[in-house]
Amino acid sequence: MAKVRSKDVAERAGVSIATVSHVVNGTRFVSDETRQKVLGAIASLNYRPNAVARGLATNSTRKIGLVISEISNPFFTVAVRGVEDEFLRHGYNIILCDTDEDPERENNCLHLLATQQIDGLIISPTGVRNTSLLAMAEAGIPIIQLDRSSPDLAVPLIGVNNEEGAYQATRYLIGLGHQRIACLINLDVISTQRERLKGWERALREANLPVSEDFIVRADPHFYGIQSDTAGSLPLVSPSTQPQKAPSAYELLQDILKSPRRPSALFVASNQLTLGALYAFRTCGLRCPEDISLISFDDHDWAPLFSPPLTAVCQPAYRLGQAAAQLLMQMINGEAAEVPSLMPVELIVRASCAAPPMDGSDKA
Amino acid sequence: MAKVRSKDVAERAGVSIATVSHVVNGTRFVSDETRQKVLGAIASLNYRPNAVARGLATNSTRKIGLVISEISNPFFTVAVRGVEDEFLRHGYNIILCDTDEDPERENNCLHLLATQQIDGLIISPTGVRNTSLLAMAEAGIPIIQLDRSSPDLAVPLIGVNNEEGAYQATRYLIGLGHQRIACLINLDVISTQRERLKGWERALREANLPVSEDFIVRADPHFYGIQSDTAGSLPLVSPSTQPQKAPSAYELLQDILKSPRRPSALFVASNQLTLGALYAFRTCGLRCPEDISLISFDDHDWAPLFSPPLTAVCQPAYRLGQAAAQLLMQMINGEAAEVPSLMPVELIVRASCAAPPMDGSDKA
DNA sequence: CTGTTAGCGCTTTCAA
DNA sequence: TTGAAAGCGCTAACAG
Repeated sequence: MAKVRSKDVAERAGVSIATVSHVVNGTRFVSDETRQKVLGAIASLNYRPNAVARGLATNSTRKIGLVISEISNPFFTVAVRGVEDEFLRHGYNIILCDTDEDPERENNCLHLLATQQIDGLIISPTGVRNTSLLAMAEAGIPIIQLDRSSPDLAVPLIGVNNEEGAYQATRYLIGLGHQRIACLINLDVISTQRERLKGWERALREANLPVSEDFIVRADPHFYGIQSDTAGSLPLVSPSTQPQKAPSAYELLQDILKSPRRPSALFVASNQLTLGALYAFRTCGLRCPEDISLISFDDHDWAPLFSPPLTAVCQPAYRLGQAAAQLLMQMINGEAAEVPSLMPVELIVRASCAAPPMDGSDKA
Repeated sequence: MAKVRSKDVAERAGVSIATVSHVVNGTRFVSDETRQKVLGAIASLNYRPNAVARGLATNSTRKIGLVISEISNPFFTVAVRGVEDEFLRHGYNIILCDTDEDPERENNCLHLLATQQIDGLIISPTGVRNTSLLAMAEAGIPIIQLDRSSPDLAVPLIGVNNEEGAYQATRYLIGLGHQRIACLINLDVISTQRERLKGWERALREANLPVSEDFIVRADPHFYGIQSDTAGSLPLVSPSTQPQKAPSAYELLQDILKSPRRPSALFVASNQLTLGALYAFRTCGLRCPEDISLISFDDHDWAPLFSPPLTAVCQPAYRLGQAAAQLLMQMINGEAAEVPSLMPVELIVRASCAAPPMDGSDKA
């Protein structure tokens, strides 16, 4: 870089560097005449202020950290856009980090970010108590939790009412006549997964249906379990180097779907598990929705065109990201901000749910 | 932040700040005794070096810019992970920017990044000549082009052989007996789109099939055109505020698909257009592959489970991101690096292509 | 209305 | 084996 400093601009314009700084930032009155000279010098030298130096001087970097679990999760993918679009308007940059649901990796990212003097942080925490995170909050860095919450972290959360969404989904299934409804979730440390499980339970209890551990399937969020027949294609398992912690949804569903007392409906509590479930249906020879109904939390862009079109509980992912960004911006600016309440979800009925099969297999 | 500076550590340990700096960075010999004192002070004060100050002093921020077109494009989503995983290992942070294929937005991002003193840049340029970008290259900032190239920008490109991939896809269709093969592409400024178009043309010419402008459909990359019947669901159109530039693939395909001399096969040159094409098939009452075959460039994770499972040309997206990161890292470190050649693509045959219908509509 | 100057927290010669 | 001190480029009192 042919480094051009404010000093160079000052010399060229025949003014002091203070004046240069002030016209760049509009931070005090400068006569029109000198302003023009400075502007001219800036243009002819192609001067770009050094944000690092500015950051040192002002203790504000105009950068925020955005820590999510996995960018290839379509929910986060669009939430990230909500955050980014909002901050771009304010001239902020975002530093992106994926945790892969790995507390250690989360910690690495947070360490790096702590060092980088970010002005604020938006995080979808892994759910494992994190002292770096707590320390940052303690240190007064503005932080927002997006989608889910971290233990002991007393900062605003932008998310939806997961318990209610899961409850509605399960109610819908019950209304269709289902009595054997399984729940497919991923990691228990994730607050949204626990909440969705609760909603499922509440609906079952309310309908006097048994809540059996056998119908709760806990799968690894990273793996669809579809790799074998698609070798060479886009990674259908996570490309990360992270070791698999639990069996995939596909593997776990084999047993339960082949059992004579199999569920007549499946509530999928995480969008990362939907493909695995669908694949398991296929290999077990189950037609959806004739043999088994499926409803999932979170939508996919291909869901309306799938066979069958998938019924789902949808979250306003873009608006969540946007809201998180707006709230963080207010906190950074020291403005009083009221923490918004949880956003509503919406049940989108398509065609993956039907009445249970009438072969008697649905007797509870 | 209860700011702890190296000065504080120095005082606590009874050494100079120079020594603190050297034990933190391992940049000159320090006796074991003093090192222990310093390390102890660091731990007890919970000292974190200020990366901004370090950046000012060393003129290296350990941050790189990653400018892509759209994070919700699954190709970029996994390429980004490749870049990120690689840089995380080296303690680098990445600043993410989406251009939305909008040259103006691209320019904004680049301006911001130029200011941020990034150590390097990985970019999937919009394809419109960009003077900020050229200036950065001129200034000696290490830059890699990912996936596609920008006019006049003489920096390494990490990507695949698009012309060849498109050629193979079209050959495959021709081998099946198709003679009326349409090509669906998006923006012409995108180098990969032009290359894929060329590959399609080459295959047709080689088979002595006519290359007609009528069979080239140019659609807007942002819009699937499926919004109407999925109101309230996940955004099936881009959530961005960017105005639509061209009609969606869905809209444009209506005419051509309803024509009596409609194509018997469609080569989709961009993954963002696949859903729109599929939707158009449905509303036009065309079965795939019985009435019309479809092959797309880039795979989707749901493609193997779709009805029909989608045949596609696959790119090693993760490895592309990783390779770009590795090459950039070498450039940053001033190591001699040979620019790798284009990576190969792979044709994954599933079930969305078949022989053309025998009703005579395929006579060229 | 504008200039001087003392930092911001760190790295890095140079000297000891 | 370690310290002193001069910057890195910018902002923001303070002074005029």
